[in-house]
Amino acid sequence: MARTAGSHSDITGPRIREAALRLFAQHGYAAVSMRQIAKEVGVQAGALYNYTPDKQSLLFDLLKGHMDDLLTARAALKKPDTPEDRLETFTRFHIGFHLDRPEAVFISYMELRNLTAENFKIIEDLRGAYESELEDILRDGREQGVFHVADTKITTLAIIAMLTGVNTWYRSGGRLSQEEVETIYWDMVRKAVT
Amino acid sequence: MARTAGSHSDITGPRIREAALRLFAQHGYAAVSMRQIAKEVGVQAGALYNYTPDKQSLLFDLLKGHMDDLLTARAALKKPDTPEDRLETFTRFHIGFHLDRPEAVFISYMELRNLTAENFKIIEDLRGAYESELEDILRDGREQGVFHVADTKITTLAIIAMLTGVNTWYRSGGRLSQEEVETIYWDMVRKAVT
DNA sequence: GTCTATATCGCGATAGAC
DNA sequence: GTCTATCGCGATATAGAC
Repeated sequence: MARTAGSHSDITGPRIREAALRLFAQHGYAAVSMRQIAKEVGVQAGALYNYTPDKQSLLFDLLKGHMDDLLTARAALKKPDTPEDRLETFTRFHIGFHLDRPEAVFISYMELRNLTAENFKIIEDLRGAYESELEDILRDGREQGVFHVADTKITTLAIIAMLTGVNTWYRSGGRLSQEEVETIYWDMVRKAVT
Repeated sequence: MARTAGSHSDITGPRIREAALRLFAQHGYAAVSMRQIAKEVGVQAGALYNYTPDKQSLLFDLLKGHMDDLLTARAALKKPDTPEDRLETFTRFHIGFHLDRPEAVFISYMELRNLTAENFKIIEDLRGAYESELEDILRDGREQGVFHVADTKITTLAIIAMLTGVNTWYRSGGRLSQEEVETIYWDMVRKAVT
């Protein structure tokens, strides 16, 4: 134990972010105080400022990290050949990824208005990049004549809204497994675009 | 003019609710102060308490009023005979009603966690009543063999999430009319369940 | 019914001891 | 790196004059 008692630089940072994530998701960014976060972690409020310049950065880092994780995980997926296979891969990925981190998803939708204008733009651009991946699939499928969608942009947003909605009701250990849920949603998506 | 100057009992109440609705939608319930609401209305903060016992009641009244409006408008609709016609009526009604009052819809989704437990239960029950209207349509359609849905409850939630998602991007005066949007979404809903 | 004034409290953030 | 103490501010809600 070379480390001085009371010094936890390498674990306190992550614990602060975990506490902030949980509290922001539960009560909302504006309703959570730095003192509450500090209490969760087991330090005094002042100590938080060794790890974040301010409360806003704490929120931004959570949202930015979430979007980076999303795009990284998406990029690591295999890329099937046909539009239908690509759409199924996207559908199952989206549901699975979002069900795995409900709190980060929740604050990423609910706390956008609490970002500064600069931070908001960064997150929105990342979200746009993700949505365009789905739109590309729909556009390719339409050009190849396998999908019949009236408007690729609207269909993109409709599908994402439907898929992300799973998070509002799904609880692991419930009536349906995650794989069953993916299959049900994939069935609806497939029928809606063909 | 029998009314005393400075006395506005019959209009100040509604103006307070309108200001609260707009500010809660824009900044979030927790981030809006009673002083801000009073400033919008043009009175001092203390005067608000002639119209609402506290800030929580202001939020609850907005959400309760919205749900009451929703169920009342839904009940006033004509009820077609076939499940497919009933589903189309529901789809177009849901989109139209929600696009007509984006701020009330927004806070009804975003501010649920800022309700007290008692108030939350009331709103959730009303929401459940509304959702069950759609589920009834899907169940009837399935029993009659005209709809093919894996799970009526999940399909209900998926459709509502998809339809309500219109509010995140639709702006009147944009590329598409409300009627065109309704038709595009109805096309997707119809295909997804048949 | 609205005003001014205030009680009471908690906020984000910082300073300086250890 | 964490602590205690504090600054400056703004919050909800109430009291009492007009």
